Amino acid sequence: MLDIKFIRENKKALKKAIEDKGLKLDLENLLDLDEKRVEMIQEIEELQAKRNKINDEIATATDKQKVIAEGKKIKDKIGKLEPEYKEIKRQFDELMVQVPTIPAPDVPKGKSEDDNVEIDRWGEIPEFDFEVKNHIEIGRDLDILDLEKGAKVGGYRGYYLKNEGVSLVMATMMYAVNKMIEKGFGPMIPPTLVKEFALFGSGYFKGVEYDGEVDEIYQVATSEKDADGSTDKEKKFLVGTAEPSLLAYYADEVLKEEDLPIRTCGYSQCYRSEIGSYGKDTKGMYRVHEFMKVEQIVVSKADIDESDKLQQEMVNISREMHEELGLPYRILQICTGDMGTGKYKMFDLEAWMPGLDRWGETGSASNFLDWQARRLNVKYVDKDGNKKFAYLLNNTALPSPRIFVAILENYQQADGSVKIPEVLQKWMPGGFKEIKKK
RNA sequence: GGAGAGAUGGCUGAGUGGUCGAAAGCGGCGGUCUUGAAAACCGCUGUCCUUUCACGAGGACCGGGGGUUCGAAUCCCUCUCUCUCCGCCA
Repeated sequence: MLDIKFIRENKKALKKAIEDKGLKLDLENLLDLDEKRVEMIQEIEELQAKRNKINDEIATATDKQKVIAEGKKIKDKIGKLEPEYKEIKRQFDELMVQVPTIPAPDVPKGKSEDDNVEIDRWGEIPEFDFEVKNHIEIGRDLDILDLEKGAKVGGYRGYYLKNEGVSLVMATMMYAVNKMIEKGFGPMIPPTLVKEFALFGSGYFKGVEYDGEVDEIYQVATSEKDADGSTDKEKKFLVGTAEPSLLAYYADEVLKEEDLPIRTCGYSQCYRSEIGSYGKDTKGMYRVHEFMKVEQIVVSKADIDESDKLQQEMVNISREMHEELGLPYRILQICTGDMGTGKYKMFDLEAWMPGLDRWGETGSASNFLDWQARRLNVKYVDKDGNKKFAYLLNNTALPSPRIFVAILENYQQADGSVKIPEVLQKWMPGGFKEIKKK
């Protein structure tokens, strides 16, 4: 969400941003609604001012009946205007939340992921002198991953991790959390079952409300249903990442500039309906409905250069972890058409996955400027005592399934075993160094 | 799961239909006094929005939403959260 004043004054730049990001949003319609909205506010407030005056007079009035009759008239007038105002406000809000952040000047223009630009690469793509297996085969052969039973019990995209597979995944999570702590990020295990505002505020809903047809979030049915199946209880959702939970921690807060930037990280289970990706990555662990992940977020002061630096700082932590894990990676700068409405700048990190024979996304770092902070109402007081919306950023630390895929596929040996990256060995039971066939 | 109590400004807490944006105290800021400080005394001390070049004018907000009423912090409904007791339980 942006400031309506900013929208009024930056029509041209915003229209360009809407086009560059490939959004469908009629900005002129929004501005028309804004005009009408302000008109109606003025009309209603004028009536309210009259009403308030009458309320003050009534105690001393000689003819109380007359004053009351006058009050009734005003009430009727307001009553007629209000439904119209509410409807305009509703339409206005629905469009307001779709107004994008203007992308950074250095963001490549493009329509889809094909237009993302590789800006760096690390490590050698490994050569194998034996037939390379993918993680599905490796996992099955080593009895550490069972997709059949996963589908049987959990349904499509379900999986069981087993034996050393459990240890390996837990080790990556331990490694990631400890790395983040070492880098000064305060660790949290946040709620994964959250209220609507946390997801709306982070930008996970396209509109004002959850739309199951479009949004990739699971809504959880409450057990407190009325007889007809409806319920008045507040809606609850499962998060797809710790990001909304971590950001919403600061919702409605007024922070102090000297306390910024705030760096936190969260370990959580993540749930994704993958409603928009039917038929994509249908096999294996690459795209699943639930997984564990460590996520990093930063609350920054409202300064582009500072937030740019913080975004790079987070990307560098991701690089460091991939390098320590010995996973070849490349970094993509995401183009305008692939970066999401609220984002100012975005980088993806992709690890090489030899079994899949392609790069696979293992991290994504985004700077939203104040777009999320406005929705979540995260402010801070600057040194001059002015209140400002903070800038919010997030980045993956490590996503467990894709790192699992990358490790299995990069560290596979001719005899079918998989070596454990050295930095993870201390988290493995007994410090074992490889997963062998039984 | 059952029974009850509650949510008011930075904090404590008064207010149960009308000049209440809200008493009082604490805290904070400024001043008087003082060599300085403390104490005492005096004054100031919320957010958001509309409008105005500006001074200013106006509106909304007493956990969230809705309702009753000429008028709601106050009455009604509902949601959320907190507390107490009982029950059950990882």
